Amino acid sequence: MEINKIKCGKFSFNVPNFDLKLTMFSGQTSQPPWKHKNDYYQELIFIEDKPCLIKVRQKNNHLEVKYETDTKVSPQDIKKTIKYIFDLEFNLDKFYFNFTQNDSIFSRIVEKYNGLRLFLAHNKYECIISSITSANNSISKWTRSILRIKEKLGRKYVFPSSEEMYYFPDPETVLENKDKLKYCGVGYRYKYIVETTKILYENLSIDEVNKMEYDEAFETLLELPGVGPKVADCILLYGFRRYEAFPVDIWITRAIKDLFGVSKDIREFGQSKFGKYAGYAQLYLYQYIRHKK
DNA sequence: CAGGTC
DNA sequence: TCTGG
Repeated sequence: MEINKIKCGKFSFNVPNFDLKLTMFSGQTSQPPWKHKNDYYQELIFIEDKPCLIKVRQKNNHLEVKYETDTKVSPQDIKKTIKYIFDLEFNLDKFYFNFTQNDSIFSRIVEKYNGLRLFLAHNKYECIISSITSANNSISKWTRSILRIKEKLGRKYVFPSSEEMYYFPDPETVLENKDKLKYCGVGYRYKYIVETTKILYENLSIDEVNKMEYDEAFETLLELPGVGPKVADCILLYGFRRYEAFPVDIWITRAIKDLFGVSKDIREFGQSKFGKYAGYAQLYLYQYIRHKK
């Protein structure tokens, strides 16, 4: 699909404590890292229901942004969206301050991964499917699956710079093209994706879940096929920006065991220990344990 | 060999 | 369990 009435532009703005690459490649996220091209990272995002090609790159403490989008979308709208996706309003220093007091381990972790933030979903349905696909799967494999779903089932948009981007299909499209989904390398998760999509299409609105309190949203997500505690918390953290979520995978299990000697009820442990910073604590613990020799 | 859900 | 690297 070609886009008419399009405008291109660029701007830059100052960012707080932030590391774009670290944030985008942190591993456990709602979406694959953005496409790296000509020194920028780019993605197709819908803003005000209009397709928008966003390219970003970081130069020290500012972010350079190029965009191609409908004339109705303002640079302010784009900036707001970028701030949301990289969680730039979150007060990282306060989080650091809270957990580095009298804690040499956390001090080192925080120092090493300074500027790491949540990489939030721009599409909640994509985030749910991504999270289901990530279960019992390697990072490189689920990343490829998601990119394949976008290319095989998603809609293609061609921008003025002749850039071609695919957008993650909506639930209806996925249900209409179930057969194609089989060739996206999701394996046995195929039936979970189809069943969950059916529920999201017919019975459960994502917006409704978004309005719920954390606990209720968690229990509701658990009802979806292929969604267990880890996936539910990933969806809540990366998709719905619920900072109290604490997704526990084998890496977090190892980290908690390693640092605190705790080996059961790890989610509850993390949530009571870190409270409203549980999600961020998880982000840093994950980096710590994955890179630990 | 990696890796949550049923 | 299942499946690509």
